[in-house]
Amino acid sequence: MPPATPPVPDRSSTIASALRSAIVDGRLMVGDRLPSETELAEQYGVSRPTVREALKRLAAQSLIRTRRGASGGAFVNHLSYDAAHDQQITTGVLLLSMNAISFDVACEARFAMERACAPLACARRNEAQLRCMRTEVARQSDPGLTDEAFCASDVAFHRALVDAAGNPVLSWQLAGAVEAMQPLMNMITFTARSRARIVALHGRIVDAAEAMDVSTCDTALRDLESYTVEVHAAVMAQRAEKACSVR
Amino acid sequence: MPPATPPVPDRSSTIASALRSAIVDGRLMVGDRLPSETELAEQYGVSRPTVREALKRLAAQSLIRTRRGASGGAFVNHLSYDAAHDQQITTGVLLLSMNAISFDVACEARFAMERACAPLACARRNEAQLRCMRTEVARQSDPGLTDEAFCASDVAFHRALVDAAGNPVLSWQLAGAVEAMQPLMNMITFTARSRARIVALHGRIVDAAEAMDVSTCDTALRDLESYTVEVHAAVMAQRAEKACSVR
DNA sequence: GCTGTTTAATTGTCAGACAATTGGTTGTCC
DNA sequence: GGACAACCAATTGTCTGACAATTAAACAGC
Repeated sequence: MPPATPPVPDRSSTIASALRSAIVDGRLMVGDRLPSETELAEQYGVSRPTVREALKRLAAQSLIRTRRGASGGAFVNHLSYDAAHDQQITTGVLLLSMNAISFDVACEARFAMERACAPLACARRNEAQLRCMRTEVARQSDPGLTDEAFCASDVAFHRALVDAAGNPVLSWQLAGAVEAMQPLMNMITFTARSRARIVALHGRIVDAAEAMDVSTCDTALRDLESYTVEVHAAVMAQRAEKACSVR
Repeated sequence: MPPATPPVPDRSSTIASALRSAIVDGRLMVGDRLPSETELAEQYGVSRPTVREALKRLAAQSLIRTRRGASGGAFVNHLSYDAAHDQQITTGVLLLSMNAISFDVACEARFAMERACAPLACARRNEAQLRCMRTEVARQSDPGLTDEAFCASDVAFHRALVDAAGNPVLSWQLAGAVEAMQPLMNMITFTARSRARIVALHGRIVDAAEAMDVSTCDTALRDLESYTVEVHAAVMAQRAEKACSVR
């Protein structure tokens, strides 16, 4: 494998950095139009394709959006929560899959953050959010539900809990983390027999949220965490055994 | 302002998406070499510049790195915590600056997550981390410290606290959040008189961490949060008054 | 005043070329 | 035979110039 030495910053990345810091520092405001590609090319003394590569880098980070036509061009983008959320997920998934993160560590982080939301969620949850959580719990109780659908409902439930905290910044961070961890979670939730217990714990959580009972909610989340870790350990042990018996 | 409608996905972004999902799904593993630009161009039936734009998009997300020369090319990158951290900061800063996040909301999120680390940090902190925190507190006590240096030390202190939790996933999330919030924090910490109280609270936090006293640590963080909010409110009120008197 | 058409500006794409970099290969000299 | 230098091939980085597609605005006709 080649070493990860960044030898020389090429011109397109230099230009991208210059424009990026202009945006981050506020010299370019949201909605501002960047100079046209031809103008930028002149300005930086490079050709248009080079400028374009730089712009594509910024577009990949949702910093700008481009439009064709007269009065088109590149505009400083309004970074929405959705866009940030997607980036968070991509980064999270890769980070987890590429860094040999143990399941326990990822799980600990996820539940630590979720427990951080719990007090706020208990204090601020509204009827719609409670209803949403109850709906997901009911759906999860259906034995006919596919594993995929169960996992999706699981994500929706926790998402609703996090949103109940009523803090968009927390929602952004947490929702990204939870979804990034989903592939790992799927490995273990694809065993049907654990469903009943998970549903029971989800029920306890939503009950606690409705009753605004912070400590019960916290305990339920802890129980869910330890149960998750436990199931994972069991699945791993089973796999190891299977691998042995194959030999 | 032009509307934010994504009209047609252009070819370079289509190719970028295809390659990105190949990486995320694991069809391309870390260290794998992508086909050369010419080959990709043939494969997708486009020209080389178009392929290059797609590759630059991936490079902007640290998904690939490129090297020139024989046996050069584009390689699937190992996403390090550092790279993820940087992206987290960029995204966070933009999100905060572009979405009219109130200081209180950002502050609440930051401290909620930091309090989530506190129990782990109290349980696992080692001597080096405690020493690091104490060093920063000592530095902050120096009245000759510039405001910039004080803020940097503040970040370092909280970073050390988060790292003490010994969970790299949490560190990644938190460190990004704390640093992204720093520009907002700077607005208020640039008033010298609040330093003594902040230093005192930092002292209480590190003492609690050393004593493995979770509840004291939690309380100290709560106090720091409310004090931060309070100072911010005072600064805002003062500014408003000034603006009035100017009229 | 309204409608349809033209027009200009701008991004998206292509083709071909050359420069820069890097690893391997080959050949020469000791 | 071995060490060192020169060369070569592959690949990315960049340039030039061109054309297509798209869009808003100016304009002509009624």
